[in-house]
Amino acid sequence: MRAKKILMKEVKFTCKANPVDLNEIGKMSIEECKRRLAELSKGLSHPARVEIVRMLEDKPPEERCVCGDIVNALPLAQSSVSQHLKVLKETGWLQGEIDGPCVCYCTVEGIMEYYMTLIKKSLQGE
Amino acid sequence: MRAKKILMKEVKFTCKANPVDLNEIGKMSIEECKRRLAELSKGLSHPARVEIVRMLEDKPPEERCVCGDIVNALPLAQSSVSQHLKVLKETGWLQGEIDGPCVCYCTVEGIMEYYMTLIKKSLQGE
DNA sequence: ATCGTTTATCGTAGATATACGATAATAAAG
DNA sequence: CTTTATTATCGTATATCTACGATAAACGAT
Repeated sequence: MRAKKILMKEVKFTCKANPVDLNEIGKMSIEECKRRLAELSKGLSHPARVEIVRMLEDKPPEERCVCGDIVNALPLAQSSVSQHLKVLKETGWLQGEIDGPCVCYCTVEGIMEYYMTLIKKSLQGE
Repeated sequence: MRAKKILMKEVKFTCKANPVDLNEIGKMSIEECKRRLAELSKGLSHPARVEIVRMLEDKPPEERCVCGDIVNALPLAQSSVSQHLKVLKETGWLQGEIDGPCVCYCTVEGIMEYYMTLIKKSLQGE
């Protein structure tokens, strides 16, 4: 149903994620850590969102932008995928950057390590 | 409001968690991994549940059972805490074992490492 | 058997999540 | 300026989550 058209414009993949700062966790209070962990965990708490993060984390840096390809890869309506992307942005997993008619999404650089550090500090640290 | 009474009975801390098998992840399909990751993430997606897992993970093995102490530690009604404990059991973070009038909760042994392995495989592995 | 303690479950109300189609907004192409 | 492609947002329906008080169930103590 969805006609695949190739964009005439040469897309510039400018999706450079602001990296997270791991040292920041050391300065966070335990309460803040737990709040943040719950938030990031909510991002991963739906299979479709796990799949999205995987798609983006999987890609080599030069082809990180998938825009509407994410919609095609998932068995969901475009509006539903858009909502999941919004949740992932809000919880801090993704960054989106408008690039012409499409939007370039990528994971926040280092977010996986950030998440795992947060788990360790929140669940057993201090 | 809540009268603290000491149990007359000498409580046996028999809460020995069946450890998770890390090798099992290697045999799981990617789809199964993502499903499982979403499930475990849902467990951590609420600050109260993060706090509960922390409380239990924190404890040395000989005092792992906190039963109603969890209720006292959280600013929630007993029934609400019980519901959170149920979610944590269902998503695979905790085990509960009935021990007389109270219930002995502990984290599933090795669940944190299991979770982190799952993250790696689900988000970047294969 | 009865009482008190502990925990789970029920019923319920309000909030949030999930999914969809329809529509609006943005920008490239013609 | 109009059309087309892409994405976000709106409106809506249904489901799940979260919290609480009330009640039930289990068990030790008396």
